[in-house]
Amino acid sequence: MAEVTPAEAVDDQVTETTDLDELTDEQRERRQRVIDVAFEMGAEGGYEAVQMRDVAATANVALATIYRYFSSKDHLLAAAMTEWTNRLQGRVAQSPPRGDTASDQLIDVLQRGCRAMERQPKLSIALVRALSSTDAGVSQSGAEVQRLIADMGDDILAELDPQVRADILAVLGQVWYSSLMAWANGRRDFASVTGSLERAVRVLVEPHEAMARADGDSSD
Amino acid sequence: MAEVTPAEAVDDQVTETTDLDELTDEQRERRQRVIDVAFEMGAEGGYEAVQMRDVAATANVALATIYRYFSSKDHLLAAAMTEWTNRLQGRVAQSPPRGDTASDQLIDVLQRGCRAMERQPKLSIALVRALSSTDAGVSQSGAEVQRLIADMGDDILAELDPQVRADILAVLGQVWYSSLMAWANGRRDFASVTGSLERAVRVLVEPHEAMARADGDSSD
DNA sequence: CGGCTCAGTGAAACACGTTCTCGCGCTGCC
DNA sequence: GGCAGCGCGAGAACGTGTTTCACTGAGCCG
Repeated sequence: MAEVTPAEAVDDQVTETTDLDELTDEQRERRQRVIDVAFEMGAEGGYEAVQMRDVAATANVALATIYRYFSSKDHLLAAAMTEWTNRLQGRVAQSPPRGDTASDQLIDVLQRGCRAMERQPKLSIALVRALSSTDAGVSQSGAEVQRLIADMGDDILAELDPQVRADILAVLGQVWYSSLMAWANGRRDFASVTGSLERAVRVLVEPHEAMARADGDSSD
Repeated sequence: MAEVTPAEAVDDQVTETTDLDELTDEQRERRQRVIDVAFEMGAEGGYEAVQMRDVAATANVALATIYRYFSSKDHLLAAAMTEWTNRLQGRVAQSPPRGDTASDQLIDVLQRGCRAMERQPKLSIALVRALSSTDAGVSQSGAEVQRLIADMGDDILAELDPQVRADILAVLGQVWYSSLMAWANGRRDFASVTGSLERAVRVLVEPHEAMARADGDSSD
């Protein structure tokens, strides 16, 4: 949610009033309108269909105004992704993960995330592709997605040593990222993504589960 | 090495004479000149510095000629990456990996690869970034890099079950890819890349090593 | 009220990847 | 030798992300 707003907060230092909260209602609404339009265009036609001139026109703002709020097209799409991700997290967090073992639960969570993207392929591809830009504003969104995985995974892997857990989740996040990227770039189909996530979880988690069981409590 | 050449072999079917071998000497040389120029420009100024007009001018070919050999700027850079990767593989394969355990050896190999990239940061970033394009021609190069990891890893992990080994190497490849991507996009520094590779190897390989030792031969 | 600041606007300009047009020279075929 | 095909060079043209610029209107301060 934290988000720079007027200009880029990166090269030009900003007082400290850069949060969304510091915006006029009208400004917030304008910004939201832009995101919504980008979102919708992306959902319909994918990355190329989100053209800045069109977004500006449809959202009833000037082109330059978009660039006041977002440092690039990719930043804009990343912002859209952030929102979407948050909504997704809410929905996924509602129903507890299915499965007996930690691996199964992790796989369930990841696959639910995947299915959500599969339902909006054009949009997902557009958003994922935006993540691969060098734009600084994009990093935040990427971090947010990574955090989402980590949050859910932490609970599921609560048994494991925190360091190991963090490493596993980091690796999973990277597998997730690169699989999606390969999918978004047309190098893999969706089944391959979920398959590779599942195999990654098994090869990563199961040995540690086994060791934790054998090592720690041998009760049960 | 297999490489489509005149036009795109992808949307338009080509008789079957699409290999490099089927080219005139002059053509092969022209193509190589283009790659070399791109390589050099990338080494000096990174991705943005590789501008198609400049490449054409410096390589003494017409702009359209480049597009006869490469479907896009990214494809060109990917071709450069393929060459570089092959040279690297040769060098890395010469000296055997250092380390007693499989993990250590894997880490050694990966870190040697990383150091090579670190020595040419601009170029590496340019090449890695090209890998994230949607261009179809790029896939080959990506696969080639993945194969490089798999080749070296297969020997090192020879003890493990082939399926597990393949899964581990696939995961490692993805960690490698996404770490490099994050680095190339300015979201991580180099230490973070090597660190995350090392942790990934440990968390992935060590449990399986331990199990293989305990499970299979308990000699030694 | 008068002027300042500054977000916003519209339009044009710019940059760069990609494609198109045209003509030339070469090679192979009759 | 003439003709067809075509790889190529030269450069213009196109598309789209990004930047620039002159202008306007609204809030704000004296």
